[in-house]
Amino acid sequence: MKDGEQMATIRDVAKLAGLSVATVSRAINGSGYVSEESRQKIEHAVAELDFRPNEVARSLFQKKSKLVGLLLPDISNPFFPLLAKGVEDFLQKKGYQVILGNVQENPERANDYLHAFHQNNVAGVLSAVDNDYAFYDNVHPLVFLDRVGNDSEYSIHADDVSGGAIAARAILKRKTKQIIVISGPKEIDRSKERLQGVLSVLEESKKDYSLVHSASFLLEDAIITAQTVFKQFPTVDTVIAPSDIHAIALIQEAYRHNIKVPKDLQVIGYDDIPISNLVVPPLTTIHQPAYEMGYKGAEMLYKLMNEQEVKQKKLILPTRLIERDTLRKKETQ
Amino acid sequence: MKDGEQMATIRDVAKLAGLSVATVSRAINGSGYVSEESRQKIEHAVAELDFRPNEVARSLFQKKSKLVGLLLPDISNPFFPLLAKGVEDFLQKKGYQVILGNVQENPERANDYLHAFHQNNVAGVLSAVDNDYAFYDNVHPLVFLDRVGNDSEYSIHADDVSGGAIAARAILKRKTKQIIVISGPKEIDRSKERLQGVLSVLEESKKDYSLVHSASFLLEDAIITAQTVFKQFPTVDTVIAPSDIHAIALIQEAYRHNIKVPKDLQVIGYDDIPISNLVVPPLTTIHQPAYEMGYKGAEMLYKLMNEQEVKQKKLILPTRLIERDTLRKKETQ
DNA sequence: TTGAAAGCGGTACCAT
DNA sequence: ATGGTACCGCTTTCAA
Repeated sequence: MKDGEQMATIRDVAKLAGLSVATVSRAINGSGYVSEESRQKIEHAVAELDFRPNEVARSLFQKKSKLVGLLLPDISNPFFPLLAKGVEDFLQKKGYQVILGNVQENPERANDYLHAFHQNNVAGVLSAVDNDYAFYDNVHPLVFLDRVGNDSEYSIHADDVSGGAIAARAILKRKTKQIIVISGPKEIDRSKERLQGVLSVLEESKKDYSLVHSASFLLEDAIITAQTVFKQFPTVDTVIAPSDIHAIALIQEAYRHNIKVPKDLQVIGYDDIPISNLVVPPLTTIHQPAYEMGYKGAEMLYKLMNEQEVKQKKLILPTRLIERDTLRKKETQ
Repeated sequence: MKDGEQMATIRDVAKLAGLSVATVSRAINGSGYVSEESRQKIEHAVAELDFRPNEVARSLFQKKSKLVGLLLPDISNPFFPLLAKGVEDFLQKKGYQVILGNVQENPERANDYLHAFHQNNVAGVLSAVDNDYAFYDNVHPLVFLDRVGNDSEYSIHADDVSGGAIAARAILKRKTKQIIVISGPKEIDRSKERLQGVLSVLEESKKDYSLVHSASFLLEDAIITAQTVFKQFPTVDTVIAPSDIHAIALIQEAYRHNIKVPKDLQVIGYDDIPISNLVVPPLTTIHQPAYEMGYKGAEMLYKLMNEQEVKQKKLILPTRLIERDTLRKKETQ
């Protein structure tokens, strides 16, 4: 890049300021002694030359760059861009750059990225890919976002057991004939916990329900699942979905069958992705703080990278019900 | 990262293979002579030590890394993750990593990222942020994706004039009473061209229409715009939207007013983001090949980075009509 | 308070 | 065909 003039180096600054590179380095990093007079000269020279330290050279010496690796399962799932945005907003303020690793739910690719991150001396990694998918041995520091590995020391995710329970309780307040609970991929802790939260409430209240399984959070699987629901359970009138995408796909399938939402079919989603507020009817769902998760996860990683104390190694963020229009009126209060 | 054992260096490999670092380097890079025998030894040593060259050291020497900067206007706009996915899929195969720069439509941030990219010796940059927003002088090689700066030499984007025309022609095949054309932000070439395509067809056919302006492609502005449309034009029965988000927001606003789509209001979107096929009713829209744009843009950049010939400096990708359910039946034909 | 010099992990020139 | 070595730009001892 920048081909015009060669980029100024610390040597150019030193020459212009009439000092040694060592002094310039100290001045720039605020390490060691530098006289006020020298500081002035250096400041001017830096401005004059528009000098910016070469991060690569720094990284080579420090064995640590200002780069952070971010592993995402699937960037086309709207939940993850939100996460990524939170991550970037925090790290950008701290002068870190993020290297994107979009794994496409592909274990091999996760490991390739982890190696690439390492070869680039990343200062840390943030991962939303659980460790069935990748070998994290020796990746350090490491903070898991959303999807959490069993043995992960640092992590941040939503309170999905509680989120699932909230969804189920919202359903119990309505009249229901046949409840279908869609379960997400069982390898993913997040969806297991959601399901667990839902089922515990349903069972405690002795409500009948049937399960339909969805293979993944991919759009295609959400569509297939929606079709399955109506095929297997033509009389379904209530669905608890494991994601907003699932819920939206279901609403569309209902529309194709000329089933009215929420009159004939009520649906509750999960995630509260931005679009869920724009669909017809606006989706009632469980809000998961994706942006905040990314932001706080980055903050945790930052502390780890800079040897600051992390008071809470496992952060669990609250979920909450967003009441919109896909559930029927409450029966009881 | 990897704290356990120190990462193996090329010197370790040389020692284990009983050869010099120069020979090992040649073997690894396939540059210069290496005897078959030496090659074998080196191969074993590399495997034994699980050696992977430190990209930072390489980058320092070469003044060029295996990193590519990707500037995006807004990662939470579903169009851009698709682009990013295409970019990553291509570059990952070629051994490049992408540094994410999410600009949030903020000029200052664009420049910060450009500097950061530079300080990290990126081999090139891909930008979907037009140059009113950033100073690209000396950023090289540079390929613009989607949003194209005036003086950009290399670029790839959709044929939006034609896309706009296709949308307008689809509308002309239907009966209309009052057509509203929503214009996107005028600073963005893409939306200018869409509008131009729409208007040229409408004017040629002497159709009346009214314009409503939308400040940006942000969700919030799409909602505001939808409200404006109904407030200013209560009798609107046809809308040409500048993005799917705008169209979806409009459909929801119609729903709130109890206006039926497409019976009382027909809408055509633009982009064909994944969710457009999941909403109710499924959105008729103009498909823009976002993934392909990212993929091919990355390919173009790759050629530039590796001094390969680029036959076409400005690639314009075709758009096409995706007929779904938000337009009424054709009148003629 | 300052500076000379070693070294981070590679690459490539130049001998041999 | 191989290896010694300077060097990429910066940081950090260590001596002055």
